[in-house]
Amino acid sequence: MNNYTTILRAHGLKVTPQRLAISDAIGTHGHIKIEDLYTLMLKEFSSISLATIYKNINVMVQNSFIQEVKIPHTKSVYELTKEAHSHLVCSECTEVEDISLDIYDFINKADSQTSFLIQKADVVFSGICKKCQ
Amino acid sequence: MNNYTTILRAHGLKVTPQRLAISDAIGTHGHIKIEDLYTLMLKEFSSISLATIYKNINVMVQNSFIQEVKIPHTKSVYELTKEAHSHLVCSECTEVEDISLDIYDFINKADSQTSFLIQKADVVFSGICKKCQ
DNA sequence: CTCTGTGCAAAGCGTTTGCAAACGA
DNA sequence: TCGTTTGCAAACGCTTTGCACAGAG
Repeated sequence: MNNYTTILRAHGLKVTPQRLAISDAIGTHGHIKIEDLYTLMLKEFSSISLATIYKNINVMVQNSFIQEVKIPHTKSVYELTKEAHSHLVCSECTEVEDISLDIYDFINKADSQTSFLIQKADVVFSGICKKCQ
Repeated sequence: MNNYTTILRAHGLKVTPQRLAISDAIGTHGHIKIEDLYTLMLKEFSSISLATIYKNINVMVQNSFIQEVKIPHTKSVYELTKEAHSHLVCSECTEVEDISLDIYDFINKADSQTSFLIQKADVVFSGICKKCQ
């Protein structure tokens, strides 16, 4: 019984080889674009359809198994849902990394400055990654 | 001589009635989606083309006259370029508001935790706006 | 056995492109 | 006048849909 079998079921998703492979690819890569995911999947399932990728990404997002990360000037990437965290993106190579930062103070500061009831903050830091420096 | 005539020229953009109207709409609304901008423009130029909207939005973004703001779970909005600031979005009505927060400490903290050279942070707070509470 | 997921082909939708005419400087 | 912008129509790319068959539970 694979790693993701239980998690998929816990999210109300039937377990199929395609879903296991998609989960594994996202888990392994951390952050992945649709087109890269498709390329990866083709190596494992030579006749997998892009429609299957999209249908699964959509249902997985709906069931909170994965999440979309919107990034300035680039395509969205998908990641497994995990504890709240922020993102770093390299403006050269568009590589994405996670970063754990305490943002409660930040959210409170924002909350005290507006009439909105603030629930969360999506933060994307842009910079140059080690490799590209 | 309209408000935006000078600013458009300063950004190297020829002044046309369509560009003035687009600038004015973005300035007045603060944040606007392409489709809403098109609807607004149609009232003023009954035969304006969506292609004109897109061409202008693209050249205006390239020349840093305006900026795209990517927002989780919704379509992007465009705003006039101004001093760095963060955004609030209402998860009910998707209304977008600006908020000025000092993020230097935040950026420094992030910078010290990673090997990236961090240059900026795009922050989108999500919550419930006054009207929707 | 029943319901859901898959793959394929077609449709859909937002965005871009090419072109001739109109316009800005 | 010359180069740019506009509007239109066609093309494009990404995403979704409908359907028949295969597979999960």
